[in-house]
Amino acid sequence: MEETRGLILYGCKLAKNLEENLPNLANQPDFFLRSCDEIIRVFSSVKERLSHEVGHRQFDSGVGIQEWLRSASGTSDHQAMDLLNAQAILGQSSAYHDAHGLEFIGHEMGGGRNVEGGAEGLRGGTGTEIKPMDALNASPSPGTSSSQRHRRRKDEADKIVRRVPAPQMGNLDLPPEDGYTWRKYGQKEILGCRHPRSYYRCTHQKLYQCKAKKQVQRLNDDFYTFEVTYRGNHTCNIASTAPSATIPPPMEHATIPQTTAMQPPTSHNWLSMEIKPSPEVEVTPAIFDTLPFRYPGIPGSAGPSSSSSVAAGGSSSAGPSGPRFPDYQPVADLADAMFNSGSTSNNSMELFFSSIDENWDTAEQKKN
DNA sequence: ACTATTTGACCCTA
DNA sequence: TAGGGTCAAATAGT
Repeated sequence: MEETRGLILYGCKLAKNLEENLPNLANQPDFFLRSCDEIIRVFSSVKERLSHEVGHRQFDSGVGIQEWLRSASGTSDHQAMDLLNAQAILGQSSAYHDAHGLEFIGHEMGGGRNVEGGAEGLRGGTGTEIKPMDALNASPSPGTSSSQRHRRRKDEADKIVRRVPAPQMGNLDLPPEDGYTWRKYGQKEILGCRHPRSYYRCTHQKLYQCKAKKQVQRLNDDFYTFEVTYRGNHTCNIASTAPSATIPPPMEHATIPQTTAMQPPTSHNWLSMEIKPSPEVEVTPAIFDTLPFRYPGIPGSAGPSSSSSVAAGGSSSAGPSGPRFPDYQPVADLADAMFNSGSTSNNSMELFFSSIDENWDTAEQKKN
């Protein structure tokens, strides 16, 4: 059970790393493919382990796996495990909170369950928040209308809500840049909201039958924050007016899981409103020794077959009692870092990712 | 001329 | 029936 937990965390970390480093992988398709393979391999292993440890009966139930993960935590770090719970149920491969001012609020899966389970919802220590969104409306709407025009409730089934900072100078009405081009087709005053809601659809809707839409609205209590609701998948394969080529092209609905297809691209360039990782995070270069493959520009990162560097890292706090994985040696160190390091962080997941972020930044600076 | 935005009206769902 | 989402004509910008 400990090993499975470590594997889950490891998979999350890999996914997070991949996301963070996408801009640097544009010219390294081989590395990108290897990373994807590794992530798939890890989660496949997790799935097998869960099937054995929990049993198929519980696995079929979102509540079942949620309960299992909770009971499996055995740690005081409830928030990290809550995050894992949410990710497991939502199908998120990693904490989507990124370091660029974008806040993942929620992702509702069709027929899914409400993640929060309680009135409070989930809130990560650094702002990751999962907001209830009528997820209990799991049953498909009776009577499918042939009309394409008004399918409000049906569209509820797959939407992403994110909060992004609004510009605080210049044109305050600029909608948040997210890598795609949008055409505004409506604006409405919404009851109970101080600010109007704007409706956008993909610019390439006609050319590519792209059904992606988004709504942008300022928060009632925070003029400088937009709440952006994304609906539908981009099928246009044209991603961006953004200056950088870092935005991954939108993927076809049928070829990838919905959870991935629905992810709006991360903008790294929007008005320079990036939020740096928490400065109090301690930089631990040894973390890179736990990587199963080498990240470009990071001297300490090890290749898949480089098991020696793991030991050479010297940071492993895993004593004789620590879990060990024959095929995933780094997982032990990761698990230790996550659960046994005595960290005072409120969100060890965030702490861990932040550490990697900082290492990455440091390595990039050295390179330049 | 073409494209994007605005805005009042329409229509569906709850 | 109210409210939210979309349409489409009018308008503005290039």
